[in-house]
Formats: sequence, C-alpha cells, structure tokens
Amino acid sequence: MRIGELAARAGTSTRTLRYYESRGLIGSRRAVNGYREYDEDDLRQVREIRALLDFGFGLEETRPFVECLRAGHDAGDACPASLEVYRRKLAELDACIDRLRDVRERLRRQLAVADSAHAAPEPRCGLAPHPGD
Amino acid sequence: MRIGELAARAGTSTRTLRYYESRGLIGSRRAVNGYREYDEDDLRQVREIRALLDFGFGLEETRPFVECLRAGHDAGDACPASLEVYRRKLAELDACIDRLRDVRERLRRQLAVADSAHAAPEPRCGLAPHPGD
DNA sequence: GCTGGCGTTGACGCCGACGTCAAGGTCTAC
DNA sequence: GTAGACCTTGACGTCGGCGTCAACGCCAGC
Repeated sequence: MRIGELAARAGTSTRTLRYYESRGLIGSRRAVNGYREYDEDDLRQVREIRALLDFGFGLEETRPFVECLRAGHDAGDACPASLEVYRRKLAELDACIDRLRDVRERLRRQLAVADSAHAAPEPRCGLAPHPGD
Repeated sequence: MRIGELAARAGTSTRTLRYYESRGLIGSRRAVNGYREYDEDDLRQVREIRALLDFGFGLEETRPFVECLRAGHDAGDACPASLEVYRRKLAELDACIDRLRDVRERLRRQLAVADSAHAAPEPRCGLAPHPGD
C-alpha cells in the first residue's frame, strides 16, 4: 500500500508518517516511481507507535517497541528494552500522579479558604442572613 | 527597586519579568533614565504568578489573581474571577489525574503480561528452573 | 576617561509532534 | 490531453515560557 492508505488505516496523516521516517522509526521501500510502499508489518509498527504516544510516551521511547516488532516478535513489548521503558514510564507516571495529587490538595485547600473568606468577608453586624441571599 | 533586584527577590529572571510585562500582566513605572521601577506590590504580584505557574497554571490564567492584587486585595484569590479559575483548574486536574491513573493501570497490566510472557516464552521442556536463574 | 555592571529594545532559538503551504512529478479516468 | 487525486521534497508555522545573544545606553568608582 502507499502512504495515504497507510495513514488512513493507522488513523494518522501522511505528514506524520514521513516524520516518523525522518526520525528513523519506520523504513520504506520505494516503488519505481519513487512512491513509498508499505505492508501490513509497517501498519502494525505505526499502530504500536500511535498506541504508545496515546499513553504519553515520547516518540523516541517507542523506538524499542518498533525495533522489537521489526525483529520479528509478535508484540512490541516482547523485548527486554521495551520492558525497561515500560518500567521507566510507570515510575514517571507514578511521580507525575503524586505531584498532581499534591497540587490538587493544595488547590482544594486554597479554594476552601478563599471561598469561606469570600462568603464571610467580615462579621454580618447583627443582621441575620437572608435565606435566599 | 529595579528589574534585577525584583528578579532576584522573586526567584526568576529579568527576561521573565519583561515577558510578563509584554503580556500585560505586570506594569512598570519608568525612572528618568528609562529604567523600570518596581515596588513591594509588584514583587507580590510576581510571586503570585510564580506560585500559580508552579501549580501548573498557564500564564493567562494567573491574570485574574494579579488583577485582584492590583485592585487592592490582600490575596490574589480574594476575587470571584480567581475562584472561578481555581474551580476550573481543579476540574482539569481531576480529569488529568483520572486519565493518568487509567493509563497507569493499562501500563501496569501490559507490563505484567509482557513480563510473564518473557519469563516463560515457552514450556521449559522438562528441565527444572535453576533457583538463581 | 575608562572599566564594569547595571539597564534598554529587538530578534532569533528551543522543545515535540506534527500542520500547512509551495512547487512540482505521477498516474488514472474520461 | 486534461482534470484531479495521488505522490515527492523542502521549508516555515504552531504553542508556551522563556533563554540567549546583539548592540547599544547609563552610571558609579577608580
């Protein structure tokens, strides 16, 4: 298949595929007219890349997975190098989540304090608050 | 004080302060020689911006807080507009955390599956596994 | 008056994963 | 033969929050 079909079947753009090739992630045979030619294996490699990017991987981090597929394995994560990346990303993810939860808690407290301060900027001076106020 | 001192006291750079000014976030009086002049209020505004950026706010999202300070309030989050941003960011944060936890779980499962497949790619063919293998 | 440390504006660089446009070649269908 | 749908390479644009450099002005101390 040619690049347009590959892009469509992988749910991405031709520009993206050429970009991956420029990074050395995927290869390409050329037809006599210079057009890039791809097969089903290429499709699987691109889908692997896309799935990992969706997981928040950087493009470089998908490289071991792609190479693992090219080496003939039926899964990109069948190789030690891929597992190493898995573990690294998992640790990063944990750290990121912890950080965000910390921020969320601080934010929540800020909001609570600011909210209450805004609800009662100063004592109400003896007037009972109106029910619908 | 001049821009160098403000930068040092706010823990940032002069370039950053000029950038904030170019975005209209902070103002500046000028001395007769054209130098920017700042006071303690400016310092507090810059510190407010920095604190919010550390929380993952975008620069634009700090604007209500800065304006709140400039309006004379003693806290950047004393105004309704700031609280609105708080709430929005809190919701974004929740969504982001949920998303990351989902990814983490998927990743964890992938790792578990791939790990076990790697540990036992095929039956051991009758040889008992070595204890330290 | 000269050095050095401050300040000024303006402009380009960076990162990552592409989008978008330009100017052309190729192939198919009519 | 020509329209138009595909392909090619190359290059610039995007987003945010600045870093970094250039080329210059101002001011204090020696």
